[in-house]
Amino acid sequence: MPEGHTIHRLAQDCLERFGGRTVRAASPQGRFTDGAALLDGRLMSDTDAHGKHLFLGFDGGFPAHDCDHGCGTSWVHVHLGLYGKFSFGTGPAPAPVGQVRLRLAGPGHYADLRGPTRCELLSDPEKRAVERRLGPDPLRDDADPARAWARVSRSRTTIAALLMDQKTVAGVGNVYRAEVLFRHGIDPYRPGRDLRRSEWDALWADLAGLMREGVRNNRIDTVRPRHTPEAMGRAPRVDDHGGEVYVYRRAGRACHVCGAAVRSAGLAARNLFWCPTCQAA
DNA sequence: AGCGGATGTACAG
DNA sequence: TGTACCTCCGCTT
Repeated sequence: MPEGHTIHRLAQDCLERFGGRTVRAASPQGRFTDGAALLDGRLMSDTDAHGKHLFLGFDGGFPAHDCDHGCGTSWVHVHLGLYGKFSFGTGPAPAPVGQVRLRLAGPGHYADLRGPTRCELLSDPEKRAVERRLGPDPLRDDADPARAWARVSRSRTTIAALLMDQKTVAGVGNVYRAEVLFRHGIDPYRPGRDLRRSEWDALWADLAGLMREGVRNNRIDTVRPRHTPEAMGRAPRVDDHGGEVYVYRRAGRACHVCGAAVRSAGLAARNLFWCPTCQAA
């Protein structure tokens, strides 16, 4: 499930459960044993999310690191990748099931992290270095969409590829990309520099709204009332990923708006979905 | 039971 | 551009 909305939701969920509390940490799987040992028994002071990167902050630095203060905050940097997952439980933590990279346990709650592409300990400056490599995140209040526009408007790369490029926009994944381009009737193959400023501003604003709703609901829904399947006289449909969408993973089926067959094609090692009529070149 | 694909990234060549 | 990573789940047998 991990696009940016999932990560921001996890930052909230972890802070609610563990923030301001002393936390036990372990790596039952054994692949984060050293990191977990350094965190074990420390206070979770803060959490942060930037694009698809999750940061869990613990009071105090850690030894043998190039943090010049020797104090401050230690961050667990988590990237879920394609199939990483957090699961939460209440009460005392039961024996771990399967491959648990990191287990956190506080009073009343525990969390298990499985299958992340990254789980590592970072100092404060190292965290900032990760964030510096990311473009603006529509879910962050400090995001500057003009920074993204500066890249988009200069690029011959397709808008579909640019939306997935985390240096350009942070947090957008394959579902939001397909859906937001559909909602704005934009041909995914248009080069970034062919977009008008007004089109970019509308895309950004829409992404921010959709992704905030995604954080609230913990799933991606993009179908708006004006275009609901109900309004089209069809049965409402929840897609396999758990949300209601127009085109994502609907190749060959009828577009909810015009009825044309939704198309799909590979683009930058991912499957792109779009309606050839609603998003004509 | 086994296969293949998935909301992602990084590295090799 | 391809492939590895590494976990789960739905689909096929």
